[in-house]
Amino acid sequence: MSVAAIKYDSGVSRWEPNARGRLERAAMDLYVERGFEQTTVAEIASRAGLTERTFFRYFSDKREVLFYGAASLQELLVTTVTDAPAGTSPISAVAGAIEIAGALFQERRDGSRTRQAVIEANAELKERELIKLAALAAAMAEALRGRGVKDPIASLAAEAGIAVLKISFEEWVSLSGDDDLPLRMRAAFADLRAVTAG
Amino acid sequence: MSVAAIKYDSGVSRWEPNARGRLERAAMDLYVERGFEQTTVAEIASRAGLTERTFFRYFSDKREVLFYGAASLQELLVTTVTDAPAGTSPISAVAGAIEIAGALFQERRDGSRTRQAVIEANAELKERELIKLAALAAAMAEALRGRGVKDPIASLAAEAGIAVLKISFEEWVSLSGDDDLPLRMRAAFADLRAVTAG
DNA sequence: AAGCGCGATGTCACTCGCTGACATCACAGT
DNA sequence: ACTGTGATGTCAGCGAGTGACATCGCGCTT
Repeated sequence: MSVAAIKYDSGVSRWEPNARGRLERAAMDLYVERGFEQTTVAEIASRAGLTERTFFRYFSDKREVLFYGAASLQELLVTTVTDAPAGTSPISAVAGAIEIAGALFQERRDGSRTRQAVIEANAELKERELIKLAALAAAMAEALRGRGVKDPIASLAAEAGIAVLKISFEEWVSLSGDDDLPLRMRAAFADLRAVTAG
Repeated sequence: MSVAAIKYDSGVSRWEPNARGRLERAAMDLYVERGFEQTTVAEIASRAGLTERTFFRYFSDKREVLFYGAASLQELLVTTVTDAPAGTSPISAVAGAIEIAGALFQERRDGSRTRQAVIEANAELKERELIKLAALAAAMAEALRGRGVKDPIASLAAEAGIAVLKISFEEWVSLSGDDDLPLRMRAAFADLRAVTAG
């Protein structure tokens, strides 16, 4: 039971609130402090005042805790693509979505960077990140199809967008200054056009 | 000890030869028969006449057995990019490499398809595949840099190539006929040019 | 106000992937 | 014959992840 169940004389409810948030935070802290592999789920749970079993009720596995935000990002991308003005070309719709995502990352600059450092340091986490990116691409492709774009155009546009996101984000993360990510993405789309024209 | 150590009166050596190959085959068979998750490493090893411990001496994990060929594929792509005639554009060098890879898959059409069916059926395997593809992209980008191509051009060209590979391969696999994969890839590169121009 | 169902959490036992340490033993070279 | 080596086996153990069942405040019903 322990910390999470501390009861005050006043009418505090049975459990300390925000179990998921506590787990997320404990995990991030430990992953940063000692690395992903060197952290056990039991340690995370204990730091959050919960048990291992409860951790797995909130997160399907030890990696997922770092990717909890991916769902809302995907939703954002899909909505942006879907809501692009009629007549917008597939690549422009995708580019718009990707640049908005870029702005989001930029708002949480420090968070994005430490998070990325944790991921880069571990192969399992890189795998998980790649499948999340692939899911984003698939979702955007689906959104394009919803706009009447045929395959393979839809898939290609979506994958191109994700490639730009990946590459721009990597560069941006490695920079120490406060480089503008959406701008960098816009430039990358232009570069991509030039590259494919080669 | 068991099957692997059968000794014939003639001077056969201590161990049945080709342990790695036997493990690979046993694993593939079981993954196809019963699925990846439903197969334990102990079963694979036992079918190959070896022990679990030995499996892990040949393959770093249960998934890797399906991706053993990735190293030589990567080598092929890198060599092809590197050896492209001077003056070849980055995207053309990449396209050449990707189409050669496509020809390779086509040679082993049935094998490619059953293998892909196994991978598609399991999320962990998809993750592993994605990281292998990312490694291919990184290697091609590096090869381009070796030709004097600067980033982000090199990375973008490489990622574009992998996107084409992924999408074309997916379509090709889903087709029942004997569609020409390299040709489909060439078309996808053309589509990509049109898409990015949008 | 007593009773009751529910939901969040805990406890326990278990499987399986994976690893380190050490043993075995045919074969090759001396 | 002697010995070193490489491929394999044996064993013990950790940690991720899961299923089944127990606990117990809270809030609704009556």
